[in-house]
Amino acid sequence: MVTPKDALTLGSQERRSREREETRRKILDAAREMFVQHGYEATTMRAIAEKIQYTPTAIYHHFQNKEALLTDLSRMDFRLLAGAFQRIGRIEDPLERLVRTGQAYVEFALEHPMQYQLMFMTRTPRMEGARVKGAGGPSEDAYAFLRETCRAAIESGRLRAEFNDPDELAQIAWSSLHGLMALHIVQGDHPDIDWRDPMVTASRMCRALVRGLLRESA
Amino acid sequence: MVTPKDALTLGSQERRSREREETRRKILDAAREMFVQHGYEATTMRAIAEKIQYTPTAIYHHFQNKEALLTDLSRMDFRLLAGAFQRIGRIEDPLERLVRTGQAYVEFALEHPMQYQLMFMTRTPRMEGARVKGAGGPSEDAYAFLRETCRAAIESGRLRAEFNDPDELAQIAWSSLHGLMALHIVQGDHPDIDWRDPMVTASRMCRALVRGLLRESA
DNA sequence: ACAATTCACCTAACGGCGTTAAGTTCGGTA
DNA sequence: TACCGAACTTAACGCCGTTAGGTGAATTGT
Repeated sequence: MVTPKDALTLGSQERRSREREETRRKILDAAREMFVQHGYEATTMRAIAEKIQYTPTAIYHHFQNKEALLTDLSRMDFRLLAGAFQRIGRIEDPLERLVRTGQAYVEFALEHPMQYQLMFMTRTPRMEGARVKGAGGPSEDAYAFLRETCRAAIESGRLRAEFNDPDELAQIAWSSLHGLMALHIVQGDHPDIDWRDPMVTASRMCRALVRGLLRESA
Repeated sequence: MVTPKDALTLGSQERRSREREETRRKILDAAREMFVQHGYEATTMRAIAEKIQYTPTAIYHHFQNKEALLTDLSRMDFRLLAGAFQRIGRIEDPLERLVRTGQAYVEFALEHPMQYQLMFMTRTPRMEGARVKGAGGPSEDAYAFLRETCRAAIESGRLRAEFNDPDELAQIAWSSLHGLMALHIVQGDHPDIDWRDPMVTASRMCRALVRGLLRESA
């Protein structure tokens, strides 16, 4: 039975936890914006705190340290990417699914270059408790999704015999696209390199790669 | 005419400049070792100085700042890589040369992963005076070398018509290998990914890519 | 009703960073 | 012998991430 007092108590507890959650979100939002704009190293805890009108120490009541901000944001980004992949997961033909996955990957990287950098281009000390993989199976693990698609592609029998290892194939596919995005992010403004449009280059590279994977008979 | 006094003067000047050069080299050696071992950010000027038994400020008499150490080291590494490429430059067949260049690139990355990281995986503010390209033409500029090989491959007429842009082709080739090396360096210890031997993966990827680039008739 | 407790947040500070201003030392020059 | 320049040092500045130790208001227990 819920007495008025109980209701009040529960209500205030709920309010406190809601306020706490909101502060937490404010910190994450500010951190995300500044990480994306100026990079992780160049963003200071003091600057994040000032942006949301708290003292730097307040952040430490919600996150263990600066790196925890980054891993939290990364986890959200991984979910975003996994979501995009999941929407593609319905496509039946594994080879078409593979290509479309690559396309979604490139789009993600182009739309969120800084997030991409945090996710795939910085050595993050492996998070102790929460492994990315565990939570929700392949639908939440982008690599597992890619690997599964590669496995299906191999099983379809349309690939050359030498490409019979899902992991190797996944790593080939991932690497080629990652390389393009990583170089664009880091060296995109290099004066000595005439960069071509990455979306076009990616699709052309994809085409060549897939053709090279297929049996002659196909 | 060289009097004894002149000889002495020139000798002492020479000695001074030699000693200066040696101190400079000692600083660079220490910096290289620590950058390679612990990474750029984790290496402090104080630690570098202590290693060679100088005070931190001494370094600033030889280099403008910490970043200048890195760009100097990077320039040496680029020369090393360009040297490896030059030895391959003699191979006549442009397609074979392309594949061998890729192999040399992968070997370089595997042998000097940290240098590789400094060269291709960190956004270095473009060095103001000394552009990498200028010094010595294609023989010293790795990208120019790759581009030239791609141009020759296109001109050989053995590639599909859609691959007619040396820059795009160079970027495809570079990206695919860079992606593999970059992922290995940054995510090589990821517990959820069964990494395959990068040398094998690279060569298999290369084979697929080249086959996809070639005309059917070939 | 009022004391006790909790907890979000703050003030002040620590040790370490890259970097710099202002010497000091010393061989070479005149 | 007096001077100069250059290599190097001492001491410090203003940052950084992080922490110890409050403060004060809201919640809880009696």
